Parts: sequence; C-alpha cells; structure tokens
Amino acid sequence: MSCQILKIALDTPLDTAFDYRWVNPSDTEDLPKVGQFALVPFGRREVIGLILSVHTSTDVPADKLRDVIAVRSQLSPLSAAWIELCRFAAEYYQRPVGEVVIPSCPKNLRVIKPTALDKALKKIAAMAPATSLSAASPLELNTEQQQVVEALSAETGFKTSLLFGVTGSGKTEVYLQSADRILRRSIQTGEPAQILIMVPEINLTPQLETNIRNRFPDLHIATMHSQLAEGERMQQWLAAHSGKASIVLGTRLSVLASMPYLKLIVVDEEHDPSYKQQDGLRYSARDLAVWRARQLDIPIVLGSATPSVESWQHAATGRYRKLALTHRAAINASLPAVGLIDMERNKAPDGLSAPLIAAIKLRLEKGEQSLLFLNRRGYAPVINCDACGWISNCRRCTAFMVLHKPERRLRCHHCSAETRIPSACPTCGNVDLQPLGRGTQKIEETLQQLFPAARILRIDADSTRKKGSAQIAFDSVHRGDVDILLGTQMVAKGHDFQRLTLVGVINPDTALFSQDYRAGERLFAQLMQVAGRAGRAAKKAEGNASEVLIQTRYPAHPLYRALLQHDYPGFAETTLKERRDAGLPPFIFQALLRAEARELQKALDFLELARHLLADDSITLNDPVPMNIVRVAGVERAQLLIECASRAQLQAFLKPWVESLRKMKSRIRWSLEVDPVDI
DNA sequence: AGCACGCCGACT
DNA sequence: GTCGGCGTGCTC
Repeated sequence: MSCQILKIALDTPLDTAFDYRWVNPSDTEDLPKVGQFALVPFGRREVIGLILSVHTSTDVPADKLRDVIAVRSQLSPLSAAWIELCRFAAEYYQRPVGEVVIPSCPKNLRVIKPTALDKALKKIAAMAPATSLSAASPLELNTEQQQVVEALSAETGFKTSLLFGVTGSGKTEVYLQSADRILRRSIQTGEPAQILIMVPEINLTPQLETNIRNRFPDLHIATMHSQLAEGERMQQWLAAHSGKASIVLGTRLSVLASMPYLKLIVVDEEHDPSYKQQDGLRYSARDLAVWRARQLDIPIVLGSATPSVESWQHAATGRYRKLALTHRAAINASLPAVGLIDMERNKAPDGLSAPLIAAIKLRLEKGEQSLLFLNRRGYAPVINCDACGWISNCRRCTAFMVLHKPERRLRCHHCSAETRIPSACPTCGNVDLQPLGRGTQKIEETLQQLFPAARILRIDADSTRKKGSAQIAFDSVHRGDVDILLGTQMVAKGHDFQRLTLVGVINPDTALFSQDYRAGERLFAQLMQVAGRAGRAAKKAEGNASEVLIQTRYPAHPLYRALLQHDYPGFAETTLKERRDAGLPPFIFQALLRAEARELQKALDFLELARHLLADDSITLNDPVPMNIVRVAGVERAQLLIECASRAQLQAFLKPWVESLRKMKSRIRWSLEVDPVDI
C-alpha cells in the first residue's frame, strides 16, 4: 500500500493549492501524475482539481487532510510547460493558479461522471494523424510577401515579429504560407507540429476559417471560442491536447489551449481590444502569447495594419522585428481615397451631410454598395423634455436610457434596464419629448426616407440578437442583396465586400476628446479597419477607386490628417511622443485597483486604506477617484491607479500588497487589473 | 466563489 | 408556529 500527498489546484478565489492524501491499497493502480485531473472532496462539495505536484509529506494537520476520490487517468496529463504558463499568468495577474488552470479546460472534463470524456476520447482516437499535405495553393505571393515568408521561415527559435501590413495586403496568405512550411517539414521529419492562430472574434471573421480549411484539407483544424457548445468545446480541446489538430484557430481563450507540439503562434489584429479579458482573470492574450512563445522557444507573429503603440515601440527598440507589407495584394486594388466632410460647413439635421448623401446616391446609380459606420446603437442616446429639462436617466446607473424606437423601449446599455417610452414627461406631463443625438436606428430611418427604393440593412448588436442572425445578414451583403449597409463596429471587421466602394463614417469625433488616453489609438485603428472594407477587389479600368468619407467637425485634427495619408507610422510616432511626455504606457507600467459598494464613500475609503497598506519608494499610488460612470446597476465604483517605471518593481510590489488586501477581509468587492486598458 | 449555519420578519 | 432574508465563516 502506498500513500502520497497531492497538491491540487482548485477553482476557488483562495490563493493556495490544496493538499490531499492519495491511497492505493493494492498498489495496482498507476501512480497519479502531475497534470492529471483529480476528483476531491472540498467543503461539502466534490470538485475537480488539477494535480500540480506529488509529495510524500505535508504541513497540513492530519485531521484536516482528506482523501482523493479518483484520478482521471484516461486523459494524458497536461504538460509541465502548460502548467508553468498558467502559473505565470496567475502570478502576473495576481490570481490563484486554480482560477487559471480549471476554467481554461472544458467543463465536461470537470463533471463528476466522465462519460462525455470517454465518448470524446474515442472520437479523437479515431482521427487519423496528419500524414500528407496537398500541394501548395494556385495563389501566388508578391515579392514583398515572399520576402516576409522567407524571413519568418528563417526562424525556428523564439522571435517576435511584428507584421505591419495594410488591410488587404495579404497578411493571411503570409500566415498560411508560414504554417504550410512548418507543417510540411513536420510531415517529412515525422516530428509533430502544431500552430496556434489567434483572432479577435471568430464569428466576425468566418472567411479566415474557410480559407484555412480550404488551404489545408488534409489536416485537422480545431476552433476555440466562447460560443462553442460544451460537447463541441471538449472535442476541439481534446483535438488540440492530443496533438491530432495541426492548427488551432481561436479567440483570446485559445492562448491557454493545451498544444503539446506548438511550433508557431500567430496573433492576427494584435492591436484589437478583445484580446484583453475584461473580467475574472484580466489577462492580455497577446502578451501571454508572447510569453508562451518565449517559454517554448518558438517564433510568434503579431499582425496588424494598425499595431498597438506598445508593439510599435517594441519594434522601434529592436525587441520585436518589424516586417512590412506595404501594398494591397490584389492586382490593381489600391487604398481607398479618404475624404473629410467638414460638419461646421455641412449641416446635417438627420445625421447625413449633403456630400455623403450624394456619394451614396452615386453608388446606388452604379449598382455598387455603400457602408455607413456609426458606433452607437439605438435610435437616440437620450430623450429629454424641452419644457422642464427632464432627461431619460437610468435609475440604477449614471447613464442615459437609450431610445430604441422599433422596439418602443428605453434601454440602459450598462445594466440592461428597460422601460416603455413614456408618452408624456414624467415630471411635467409635456407630451412632446425630444430624442437627442443619433444612433444607427435613426440613420436607418433617414436612409429609408432619402432612398425609398434602396435595400438598406442595419447590422448591430440589436439587429443580430438571435444566434446565427449576424451570419445571415453578412451573407446577404455578400450576395449583393443589400445596397446600403449600416452598422456599429460589428461591420468594421474581417469582411471583404467585393462590390463595396463607399465607406461613410458618421460621428467619430467624440473619441478625440475622451478621458481615455487610448481612445485616439482605438479610433485610428477602427477607422483604418472600416476604411479597409472598401475597394478590396481589383477594379479594372473604371477610373473610380473606392472612397472613404468621414463626417467631422475637426477636419484639421492630426488624427484625421494622418488617416488621409494612410500614415499609421506617423500617427504611432506622434502618439508615442505624447505618451512619453505625459508619462503614460508603454513608458510606465500600471495596475488598477477597483472597488465597489452601495455608497461611493465606502469604496473610496477602502481604496484609501489600501493605498496606505504598504509603502514602496518606486511605486506611485494615486488618489482614489470615482470611476467615469460612477454607478452601474445600483453599485458605485471607484478606482486607484498604481504606477511604476519598472514592470519588475511593480510586480514585486503587487504580490505582497494583494496578499495584504486579501487579509483585510473587507466586505467591499474589489478587483485588481494589471496593465489595465480602460482607465 | 459556493455552501452551510444562524438569527429575525410575513405568511400557509 | 415555519419559510426565507442575507451576515459571517470555512474550504486541504
């Protein structure tokens, strides 16, 4: 009979692993291994944990120690490298390991009865390993692409390459060629290889998935994103974990996919904000991907037409290697001409200026498509009463209730509270309530009045609530059943609309004067991205290239000047200079402590206490301040910004500080974000 | 976080 | 008389 102590990570906010006793009375079973799941009693429940280490003794008193119920031995253990990656993520973002390790694996692995696992494992066993690769695709690379592929293929060890390529320059083809070379070599040598391709949102880039599948018909390609059903998620996870999937295509969560033969990581649209997880473990999937590549000593490619200024800076200092694609790949396709419509001179009571209306009309006459981009859903962001000044505030949030006209509702976009549209002012009884400002629904109405014969389609979170409805909507645009497409940021990503020759941007100015110092960077990326929807197809001998028209009250703003020139490098360098002068990231490292309570003062008091818990000369702990939107769903929020010139020093401070915060056992809800993006 | 225990108000 | 509100305490 043998007895062992297993240190097991559990999904609890307690920052420890838990020790359990494992007894094998007959010495017949296999010894439990690090990286296997185990079923254990925890309090009054039974839960699944991951074995982190195996010992012969423990400090835990014998009366507290309990026995492992079972070890899930049918699954091959997660690798030491994978556990190390999770441990790093947990430490860096100041969360317990169990909170990283357990939720990153499919739920069906964690349920008590592993019948689903057994079924899934059978399917995986039946999958044939990759033994052949079809001949390389009829698609030819241009010289520039060729050079980039050569440069990437020259590396086998850790190297971060920033692939700076304008929209339509063929970044995808570069990824696929690089993947192709690695997989081909793997089949020749017999040494297995896997490639991780990360994208911001899979549902918005179905073309990429199709491209990859068409390109590698002989290979298993696993996809990972949060909308997979549990069974499917398990299957995809096992395909990656077993090594049967040669390519994993996934969103941010796929950075923690178990891939024992990982040889290349691609992070497409690396600047995209959705790589940042915004609750629970608030990690940056892009940053973790770079860490993982270094850990495994493999190359990583960060691709974007508008890289994050952090990555741009790393390229400038030589930490990343910059590779550039400067032309559009399709023959004769050129970058669209960008024009600004000065809204001081062009009045537009219903949201659309005369020049933009004329441009749409021209496209309608030619049978070409137009895309209008307005990042504000609903009909109007607020309604008010002219007589007494009443305004549609949300009762539970410091925000307006947004008018949704087709649904005949007022909705709060922060707490999802809903009410009917009041027929008269709730305070003075005035029946003439006015919508203020414009959202996509209002623009849709305006378009219908201006162009009654046109086929107009609005795509935003409201019009695509039903699962699969976004896909149906996009398909109809691709088929050519839509003349004017109108939408929020959903329409800015991924899609190549072949007949689209006009992009109109309706009201982008608010971001220019935002509190958030990253708003400009985001706006630039978004405008470049939406502009890139136009003119992707080769347009021969028509003499009219595609066009982007931006309605703005500040046509002289440097951001728009840079956009006119398609000058991302100029914009990035100006932004970096401003950041350096102002002492902002990437020249300083930040963490943000947030607190929430019924009354703001309690949250502020907690932060003030936290602020004086530990002193450190290298750390700046700023004054606690209320958050921009103080109250959401009846809870008031405040935050404390921590700054430090060195990442290592910041980390050294945070660890003991968070420990002390936990020990405070305050009843205030709080959370810490390392490298925060929304301040 | 769960999940229990524990001690005070409106109901079959 | 009990069902249930959420305060607080514990989990190897």
